[in-house]
Amino acid sequence: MIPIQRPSSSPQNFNSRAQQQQQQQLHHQQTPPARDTHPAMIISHQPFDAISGYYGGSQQQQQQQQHHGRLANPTSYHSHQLHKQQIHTIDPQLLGVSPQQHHQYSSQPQQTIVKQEDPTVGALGDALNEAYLNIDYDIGAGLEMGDPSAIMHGHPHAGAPQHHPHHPHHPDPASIVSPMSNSPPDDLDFIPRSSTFSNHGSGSLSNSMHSTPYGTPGMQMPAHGFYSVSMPVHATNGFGVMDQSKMMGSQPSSYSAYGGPGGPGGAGSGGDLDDPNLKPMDVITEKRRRRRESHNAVERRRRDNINEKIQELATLLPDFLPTDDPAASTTNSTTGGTSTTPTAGTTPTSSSQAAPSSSASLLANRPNKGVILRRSVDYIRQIQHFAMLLVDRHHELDTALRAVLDRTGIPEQELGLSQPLGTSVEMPNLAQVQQMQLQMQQMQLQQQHPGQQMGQHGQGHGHGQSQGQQQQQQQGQPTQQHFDLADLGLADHPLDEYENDM
Amino acid sequence: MIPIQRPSSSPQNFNSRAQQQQQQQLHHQQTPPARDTHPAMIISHQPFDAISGYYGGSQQQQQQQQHHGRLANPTSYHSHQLHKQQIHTIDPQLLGVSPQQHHQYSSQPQQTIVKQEDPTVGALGDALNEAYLNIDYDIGAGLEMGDPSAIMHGHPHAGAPQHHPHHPHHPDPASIVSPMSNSPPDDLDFIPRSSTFSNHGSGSLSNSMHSTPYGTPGMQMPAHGFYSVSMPVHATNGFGVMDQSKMMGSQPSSYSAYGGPGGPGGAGSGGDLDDPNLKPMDVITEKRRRRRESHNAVERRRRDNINEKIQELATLLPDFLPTDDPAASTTNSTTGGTSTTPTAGTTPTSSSQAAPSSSASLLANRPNKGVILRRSVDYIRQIQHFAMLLVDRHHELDTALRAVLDRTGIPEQELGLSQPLGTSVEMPNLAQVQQMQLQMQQMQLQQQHPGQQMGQHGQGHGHGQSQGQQQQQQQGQPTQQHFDLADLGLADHPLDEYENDM
DNA sequence: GTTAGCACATGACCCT
DNA sequence: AGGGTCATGTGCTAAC
Repeated sequence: MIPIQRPSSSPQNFNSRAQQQQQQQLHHQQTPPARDTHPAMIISHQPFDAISGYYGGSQQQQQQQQHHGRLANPTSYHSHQLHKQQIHTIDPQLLGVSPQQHHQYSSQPQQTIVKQEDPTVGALGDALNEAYLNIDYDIGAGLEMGDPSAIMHGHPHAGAPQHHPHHPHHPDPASIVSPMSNSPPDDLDFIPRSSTFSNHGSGSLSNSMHSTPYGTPGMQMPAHGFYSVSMPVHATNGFGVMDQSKMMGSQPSSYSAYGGPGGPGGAGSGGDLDDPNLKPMDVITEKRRRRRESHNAVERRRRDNINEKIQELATLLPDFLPTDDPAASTTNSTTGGTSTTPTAGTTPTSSSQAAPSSSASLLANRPNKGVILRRSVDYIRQIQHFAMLLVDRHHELDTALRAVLDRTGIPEQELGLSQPLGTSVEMPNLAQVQQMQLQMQQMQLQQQHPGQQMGQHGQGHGHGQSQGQQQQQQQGQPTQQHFDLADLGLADHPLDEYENDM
Repeated sequence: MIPIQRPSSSPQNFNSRAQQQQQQQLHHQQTPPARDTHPAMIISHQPFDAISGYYGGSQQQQQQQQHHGRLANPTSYHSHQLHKQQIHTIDPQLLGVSPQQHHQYSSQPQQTIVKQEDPTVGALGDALNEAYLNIDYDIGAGLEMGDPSAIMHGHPHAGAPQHHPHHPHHPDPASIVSPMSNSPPDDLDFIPRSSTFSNHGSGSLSNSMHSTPYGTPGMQMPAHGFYSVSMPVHATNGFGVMDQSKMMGSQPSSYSAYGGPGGPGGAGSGGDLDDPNLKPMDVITEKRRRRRESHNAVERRRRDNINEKIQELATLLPDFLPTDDPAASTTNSTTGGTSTTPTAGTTPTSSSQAAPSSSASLLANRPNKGVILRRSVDYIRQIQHFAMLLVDRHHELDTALRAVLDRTGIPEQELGLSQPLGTSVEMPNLAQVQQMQLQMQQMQLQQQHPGQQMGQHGQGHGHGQSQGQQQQQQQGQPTQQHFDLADLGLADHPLDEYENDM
């Protein structure tokens, strides 16, 4: 009802703080509509929910907040813009949809689809080491079930969005909030993301997390939920929506701006813009304003997209884990991080930092962009290295085995290998990975409640079966198979999509 | 000497456009002081020069520009700020140093060290597939030396930074370049970054780059050079400096702001700030201004850091390559990218996009942040998946081999394995990877000119020797070895450094 | 014209 | 206060 100021397509703010803000607001407001109240539920699932929990809190999903919307003190230009901007990105209609999250994964245009991971990948970390330990193939199974709470390292409020500790601080957002978040109670459990993945659905997944505490980096979806949430919005226009609550109603003029003033805006473009009662001069002004708004929308979309990606990256990193027991592992990598000096690795100097002083750090786990990126860089290097080692070892074993077979005369068939000796494991194509993940996902969905065991186990975890099947399955599409560089990933998406992707 | 206005710690703008701005501006101004005029020099080196070349143009390195400094049309707040901002981040002294790049890698505090990759890692991609083909161990060698064009999909200009195809478009860069970059001619080749790595130094490095066109994602340093360059600035304070061209003279007051008004700013903090001749009221104003400036500096630093990381990510991705021969590989992954629909992979619909129409795309290869991030996400998923497959296969082979040995009674020793059967390959610690990379790097440096062959070959490429050595070498520090989760990388840097890293 | 990219400055907020 | 992070809006620039 209230003319909320700024819908701000870019959803929730990036990190917990943002959330806090939101939450606080909500909190203060009392969040009249009342959320679902099943915070735990949500969170628990996704592998990385844990993470997200860290980041901010569970709730998030819906809020979106606009930050500016209710700026405390709109100084400079901010103030004037307030009324102007409004909707920006989304078209009003969608609002009702509670566009919110869906996890916004679909950075791409309309599709909305894809993107989520599959446990397989996530499990990698664990798989890697564990493979030998014993679990290996059943990793997936183990994961499934556990109790979410147990898993997370604890941070209590992860699951419960509502009471959020963070000190409220601002006035009472209440007035503001209610409208924006999601007026209708239904929204509460924020609809699962747009398409496929809905692992967070009930709670089954969360368990999986548990078993493989930090092991399951693979699952990505979750994080977004809270953290960066933004909203791809992107091309379609459909997306951004989200926080319907926003509000609307406020000034009519600005709205259409986003949709696409000039071009293919689709629905809203023309809107009630410049015609009504403008002075001649105003026209020009009007134009400017429109342009500006449009640009803002675009810019916001871009930003959101970037943030989303960063968040997604965080999701893939094994690093971000609850870390309840601080002392343990940490040690070296702490301060150094990516660019530190080489010595950093060896010297455990900053161990103390790990579990930073007060409780603050504990709760404040949510990594900031810089950290995420840094970690991503490190992780990629690490895993590249790791893969290299594996390739070498693989080659070594392959060769040795071949030699032994030759020497003993034992036929290769007797080994029952999923792939003949001499076969190289190739870097899967992106498409392959995606598809696989998709499959995984779907399987999970289907089997979701049935129980934990069967769910991911047999085929579920995917990689359980050795590469044989998977590989072969996917290979169909890409065209090239085993040995070419293209598969390396290098050739994969070489030059295209500089522009189109976003 | 000149009071330069805005050093803008964050170096060159992210992409070419930014540069263009700078250039243009300068151009317009005529950049009286006259720049160095040796734009080409600088650019050529770095591994990613190619990329950077893409990004924007070669010159860059030195310019830095301030963007705002001489804003075309300082509308709203911009205008007033112009005179205020000025220095911000850096202290004047450093200017002379040509703080510029150094690649700013050291996101961390002073250290400045580390961070670059080693070919090993970079080669991974190739290694992966190629391993079996035949090269396998000598992959490194193959990559290193070979003619880049052969391997890569072609893209010719990768190696040659100088002439940069990018359509000039702007006025003539030459004029612009000189002044800002580094007044003294010497600076031209911008001093190597603070410490260790100095690949861009003269040009030697460039060659290496050249040989391994895109194959060497590993080398990171380079990219920064142009692209995001920003400048960590960070703790030390030293860095940011950059574009002196700015201009000058304007108000003295603002300068000190950045260094660190309050705290441990080091050199400049106190500066010529508020005392001189201010009205009582002004004081308060002054204070505000200072804070603002300080804040701006901080913010810029943050931004730069993030950009740097993103750039670094790009460096690690196999995707970004010159791509001269567009048609070739591309196909599927093009549009789809990360979040596209699953179908994307299969449907080569957008193949045309790959080598986008006109020359623009060709030259415009420089990926934008969104793309980089998206690709990073994809790549991580891909490689995680890949690693998983490898682990599985490894396990399979290991088991099979063990079975065969048991059956035949052949002693394991006869195989001459670098590691006993049953040994798992673990995810290297970050520290390990870093250290290894460092070693690699050093070796390369030493052997640099000798020739290509020897350079990386023997030990150079690192992974050539099988994992045996490497693994063992590094293991010393971390403490835990083979089977624990920690090594997974997951446990690696668990909770610490949320705050400290930046 | 439109859409997009980037850097920037700024205000809000957080944590010392 | 001071440093930090974030989101936002803005101007500038290039590509369609």
